[in-house]
Amino acid sequence: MNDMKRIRPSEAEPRRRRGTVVPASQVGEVAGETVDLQESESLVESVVERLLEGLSAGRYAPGQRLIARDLADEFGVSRNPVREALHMLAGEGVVELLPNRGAVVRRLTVKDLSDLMELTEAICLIGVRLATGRMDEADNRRIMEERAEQIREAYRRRVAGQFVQALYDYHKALNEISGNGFVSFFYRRAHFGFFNRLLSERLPGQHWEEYIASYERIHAAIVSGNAHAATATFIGHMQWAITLLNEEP
Amino acid sequence: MNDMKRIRPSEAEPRRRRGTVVPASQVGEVAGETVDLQESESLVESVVERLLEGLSAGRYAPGQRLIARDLADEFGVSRNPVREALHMLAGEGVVELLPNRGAVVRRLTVKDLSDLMELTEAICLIGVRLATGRMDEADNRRIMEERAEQIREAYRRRVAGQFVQALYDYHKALNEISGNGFVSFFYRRAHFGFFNRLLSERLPGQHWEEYIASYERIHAAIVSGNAHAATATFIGHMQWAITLLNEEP
DNA sequence: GTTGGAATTATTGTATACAATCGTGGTGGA
DNA sequence: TCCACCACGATTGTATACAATAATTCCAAC
Repeated sequence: MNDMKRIRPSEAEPRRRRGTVVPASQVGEVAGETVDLQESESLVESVVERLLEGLSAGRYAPGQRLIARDLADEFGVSRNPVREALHMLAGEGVVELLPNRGAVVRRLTVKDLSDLMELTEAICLIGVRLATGRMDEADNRRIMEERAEQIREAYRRRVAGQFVQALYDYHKALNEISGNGFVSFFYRRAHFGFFNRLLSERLPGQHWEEYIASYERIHAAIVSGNAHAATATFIGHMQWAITLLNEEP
Repeated sequence: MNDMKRIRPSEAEPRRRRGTVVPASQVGEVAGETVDLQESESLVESVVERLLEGLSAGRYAPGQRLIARDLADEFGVSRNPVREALHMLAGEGVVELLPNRGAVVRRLTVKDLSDLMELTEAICLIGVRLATGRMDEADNRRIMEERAEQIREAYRRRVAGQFVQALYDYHKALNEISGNGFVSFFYRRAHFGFFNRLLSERLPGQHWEEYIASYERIHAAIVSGNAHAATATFIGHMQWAITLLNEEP
């Protein structure tokens, strides 16, 4: 399945682009080379992944237009899987599809981020509440200890992106443990994963100490199985973070 | 824009289908007629709409495989917009995309519905809390009174589908009023709209009286601007409804 | 200089074509 | 009778082709 034809008869010139995407090198891109896809992964999936990766890395900025042809050239595929990937991301709310105008990376205001935090709080709260009652099952406690260690590691390095990512992964694991499939499903969506990156431009900002202290308290309550303390601490933290978000310049 | 060419050279035989979809008549379907699309609506959008409509009407059952070619014939378009629509719905979580096996309508167990209710509670709670504080703005109170009347109307008729739909619309309006764009965005997604239909097969079940009474209390608290009463009543109701859902045969 | 509009280009939307893959049913042999 | 295996049909995945729409440029008129 790796050696599909992909004839591409004449084509050779990189097809001048108009100055929007300009994605800076990808892999080697040998002449006519296709995107090196994983075991039996469809092109659409790999395009989605690479788009998300590019979004996370900031190569595609919010508000930026995504030209299907350019992306197709960039990934070495035709426009078709690219369009399907864009529709998928549109379904997840990461990009907007303007009729006859193509796809645009969704733009977020601070108000949007604040709203998203409020929603995230509500969703993750379920995870915190349910998972706290399951710390004795399987190796759940160990899993969460490991995730907490990731948070501490990112804290020591003071890398906001890694920190926010570690927090995201922490709650992802928590939601998984919670047993509520929908919470897990929703939180895993590109949506939250992607927009958490935008969040890292504003959080924790200058408040590393308070942030890590909050999470140590939340984590302690969770692994000790104290659901009331866990939810209360978590709510308090999120409210503080939202305030922080809105106060920052 | 209504008279695009769409040459379709020979094609004439309806292309035998394999016995899965068989959607029962659509519009007239004049020979070679295309799906009659709204003002400047792309084919993908109209296909998404018609798929959702079919899902809501129960023409496509959970677990059912969706054959791109059959859908294309049904809607009078090519497979391409159909595939894009399916990817969009996959992004929204309504259908699953199996690699090399196509799309399947997502199947929901009672546990799934219960989990979804729990998530819905968390999301709508934000709407209830925020919107309650905005009843004096604009004509918000009138809007909610109208929505409440829709609920009462469906209650009088004892049509579960209409009832659940009216409840959905009530919260949709509430979330809109809340001012949290993400809550509104998430709740509006096909997801909730579609799966609410599955819910109507089990709720309100034999408990019309309690259900309407609960909502009268919630509604009264909301329009009176009493946020604490509104949220408390709403949480109580949802917990009861979730219990009910799990108890039913 | 600015404005209006036609020509041109860029880009999307849709359709068709074909290769790859999955499922199925038949056939031969133990 | 049952199982392995091959051939074939059905369906998806991907690419190319072309029409339709939006954006841009350029030129003339005021």
